[in-house]
Amino acid sequence: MDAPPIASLSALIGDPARALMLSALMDGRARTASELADRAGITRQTASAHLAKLTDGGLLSLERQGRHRYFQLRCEEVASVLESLMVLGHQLPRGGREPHSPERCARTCYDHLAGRLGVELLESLSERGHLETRTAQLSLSSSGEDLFERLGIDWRGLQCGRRNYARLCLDWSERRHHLAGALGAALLHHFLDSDWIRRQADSRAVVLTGKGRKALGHWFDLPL
Amino acid sequence: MDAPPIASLSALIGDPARALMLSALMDGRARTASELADRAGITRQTASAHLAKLTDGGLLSLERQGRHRYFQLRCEEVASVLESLMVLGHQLPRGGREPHSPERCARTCYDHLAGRLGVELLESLSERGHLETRTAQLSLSSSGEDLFERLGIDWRGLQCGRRNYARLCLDWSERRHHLAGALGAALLHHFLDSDWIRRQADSRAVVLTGKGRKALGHWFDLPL
DNA sequence: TCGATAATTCGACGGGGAACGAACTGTGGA
DNA sequence: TCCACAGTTCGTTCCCCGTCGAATTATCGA
Repeated sequence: MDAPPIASLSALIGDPARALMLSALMDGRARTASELADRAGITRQTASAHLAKLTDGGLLSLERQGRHRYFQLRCEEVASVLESLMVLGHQLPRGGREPHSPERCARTCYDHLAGRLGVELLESLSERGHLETRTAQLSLSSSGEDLFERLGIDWRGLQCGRRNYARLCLDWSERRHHLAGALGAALLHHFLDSDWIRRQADSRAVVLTGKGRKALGHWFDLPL
Repeated sequence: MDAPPIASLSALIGDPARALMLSALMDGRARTASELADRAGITRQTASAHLAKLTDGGLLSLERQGRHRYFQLRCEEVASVLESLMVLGHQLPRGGREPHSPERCARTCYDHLAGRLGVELLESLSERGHLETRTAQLSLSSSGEDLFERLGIDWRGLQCGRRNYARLCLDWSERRHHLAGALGAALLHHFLDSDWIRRQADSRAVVLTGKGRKALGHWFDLPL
C-alpha cells in the first residue's frame, strides 16, 4: 500500500511553518531564507531545512544572488493549487462572515490580479467579447487583440513562451474566476508599470491609485 | 504565528492512509468504513479515527444506514482540490511517461466524466457552440438546450438547485478542462443510465460500450 | 433474547520529524 | 586580511500522532 503522490505533496504543504512560508510567497515575489524564517516565526536553521524540502519537492525554485538565496513559487500551477486549498479552507468553517479586507478588494495571486478587482476585470473582458472562450483554451478575440495593442501590451509575444497563454484561476474570496496565465501576468505588469495600482509592503493586497481608477474606468469600463 | 487554514487542510490530506481513502472516494461513490480501511491497508479502528478527522475537517460527509456508515466526499469542491493536487503531483516528478492506462482514457471525477473522453466531450460541446462560455459562468446556448432536450435531460431543473450549474474542472491526465457541475453530472448520469459507459468495479475508470460508441458519435460527433 | 457483524473508544507503544544550539561554510565589504 | 552576516550541517531533544490490541456500543437477523 504505497502512498499516493497527493499524500507527500499535501504533507509538504501541511506543516504550519511551511504553509506560512508558501503563503508569504503567494504574491509571486522572491524572498530570502531569512525573511521567510521571520515570517514563519522560526529560526533560520529550521527554515533552511523546510526550504530544502520545499525545493526538493518541486514547489519552490531557488536563485542564488551573492550571499542571499531567493526563493519563489516554482510555477503558476503551484500557486493555483495553494489558491484552491484556500478556496476550500475559507469555505468550510464559515461562521461569521468577515466584511471586506483590503485583500478581498484587490490582491495579487502569484503574478496576476485577484480579488474583486481581478474578478471584475475578467467579467468585463468576457462580457465585452474581448476574450475568446468558446474553445477550452482561452484567447483574445480580435477586439481584444486590438484593445491590448492600444494598451501597449505585446500579446503576440506572450503566445510564444511555453507558458499557458491564458487560463482561469478560481478566486477564494469571490468564488468566481479571474484571469491567469501569461495574459493575466502581462496585465498586472502593465497596471504596476503605469502606476494604476501599487503593491503593499508585506501583503498580497494592492491599492488602486487615483490615476488607476480613471484608467480602468476608461479602458475596461469598470465602475470603481 | 498561527497556522493558516491551508496548513490544517493539507495536513489532513497529507497522511498516506487518509490520502488513499480520499483517492478511493474520488469516483464520487459512497463507501463503508470497513471498505475504506481495507483500501488503505489499515485496521478498522485506525480507519475510524482517520474518518472522524476527515469528517470533522469537512472533507467527507457521512450517512448512517443501519449498522453501516457510508462516507463520501462532502462536495464537488473537495474533489476539485484533490484533482488539482493530482495535477501538480503528476507534473512534478515526470521521468518516464506512462502510455495510457484505462483511467486516462475515461474515468469519473467525483460525479462527472474525466479523462480523454471527458475532455473531448467538452471540446465538442464548446466547438459546436452548444455551450455559452462568453460569461464567466458557463451555460447552455440555445442549440445546447435543444440538444439536451432531445437527449432527455432536464437542463431547466438543474438550474434550480444550489449547486453550480456548469463549471470547468482541470483534468490531471490531459491537462485540459472537462465539464463539471450539475450539467456534467447529468451527462454522466445519462451515459450510465443509457448503458453507453459502464463503471469498473474498483477504480475510477469507465469503459465505453458498443452502443455508447455509436451514441456518442451520433450525438456529440466524437470519433471513437 | 441472543449471537454475529459494523464501528468506535481507550490505552499503550513507537517512530518520524520539527525544533533549536552550536559549529561550520561561503560571500561581501572595509 | 579580517570581520560581519547569510545560510547550512550536525547532533540532540521532545512531542505529536499514526498504529494496533482489547474492550465497548450499536444494529441486524434468527
